[in-house]
Amino acid sequence: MGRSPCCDDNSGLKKGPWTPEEDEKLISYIQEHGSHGSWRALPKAAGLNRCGKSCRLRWTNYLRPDIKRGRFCEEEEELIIKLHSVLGNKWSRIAAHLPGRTDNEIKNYWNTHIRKKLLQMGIDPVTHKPRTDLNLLANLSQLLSPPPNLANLINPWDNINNALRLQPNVAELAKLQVLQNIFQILNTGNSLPNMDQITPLNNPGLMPPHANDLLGNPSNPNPMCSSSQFGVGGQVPKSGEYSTWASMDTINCNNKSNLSSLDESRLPSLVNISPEPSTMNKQKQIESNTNSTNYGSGSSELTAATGDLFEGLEKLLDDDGNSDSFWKDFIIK
DNA sequence: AAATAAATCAACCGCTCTACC
DNA sequence: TGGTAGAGCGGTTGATTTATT
Repeated sequence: MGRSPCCDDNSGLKKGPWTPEEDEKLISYIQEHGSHGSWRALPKAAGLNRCGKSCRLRWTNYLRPDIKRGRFCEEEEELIIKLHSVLGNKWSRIAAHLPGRTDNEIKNYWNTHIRKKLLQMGIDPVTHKPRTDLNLLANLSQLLSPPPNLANLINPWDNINNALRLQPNVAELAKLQVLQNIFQILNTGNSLPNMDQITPLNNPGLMPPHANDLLGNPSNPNPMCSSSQFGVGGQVPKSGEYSTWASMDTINCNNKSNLSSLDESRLPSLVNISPEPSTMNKQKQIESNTNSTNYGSGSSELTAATGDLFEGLEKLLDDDGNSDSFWKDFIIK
């Protein structure tokens, strides 16, 4: 369990920003020898005065030819939110679902953009549930009741009208309530309902207000996502253009699904009846992740089936393009 | 135009996990 | 079985860029 001693302060190894020369050395070495050897041995072999860890980070987060740079498109953002709601801060696992994006990039984007956006919407970015902190409640109560000095001037009906003006917020809360229900099911692990039972599509009673409008609403193509090349938005790596940069498959940002395609594809089964032996380790990891993520308090121990449920949900989320518009409208304002 | 604040993101730190002996 | 090395991950920092005053 020892920590890697390769990054001692006394080692004399260089730290900080990489120079184009260093990048060039690292790239040419990996092009020649591959990146699957020992990272610790790599710097010396490549003629770099860096620790292996630093080289690995530079390669995986910046120099790798399949990295897609530039702004995240709406669909990527939406997928990150979906995955984060299931996986928590498991950035590498989230990154595995976004081709060309690194865990570091996603983590940064989450912390700088998405987190703020969710907070502004009154959603706790950790639990993905509506925030119930004092500020939010204070705002709500302020909206619902006029200041004392004005109270006597306002007709009681105005209070009702004020409340009705909050209807859009109520609609948002209703949407979130459905999400919350899903997480409760996931957390308790006591019952594993058929997905049909918890899918609002098949259960109109669970549909949030205006859900039909949301579901049937075809969205506009995002101009930021028009390129399927790494240079979304036409950006290139800061450190220079390398000939090894190749086109890659990315999320098809323009391919928005509609309700009918979701219906046709149906949702995948979430529970494996007889998992393969190799899934045992995965299971352990899922449970570990779930425990560390700590959705909700005091939930019972997750059963193995619940772990499969998480895995299935992750798969469901990964099967993007079909369940797309529902979740998009459901989660993203 | 200069100063300051806010936002962004590359890189580092330290911990955990896994493979190997 | 326990110890160690190495890789990988998530959190954090700090330099740089951009926006605001």
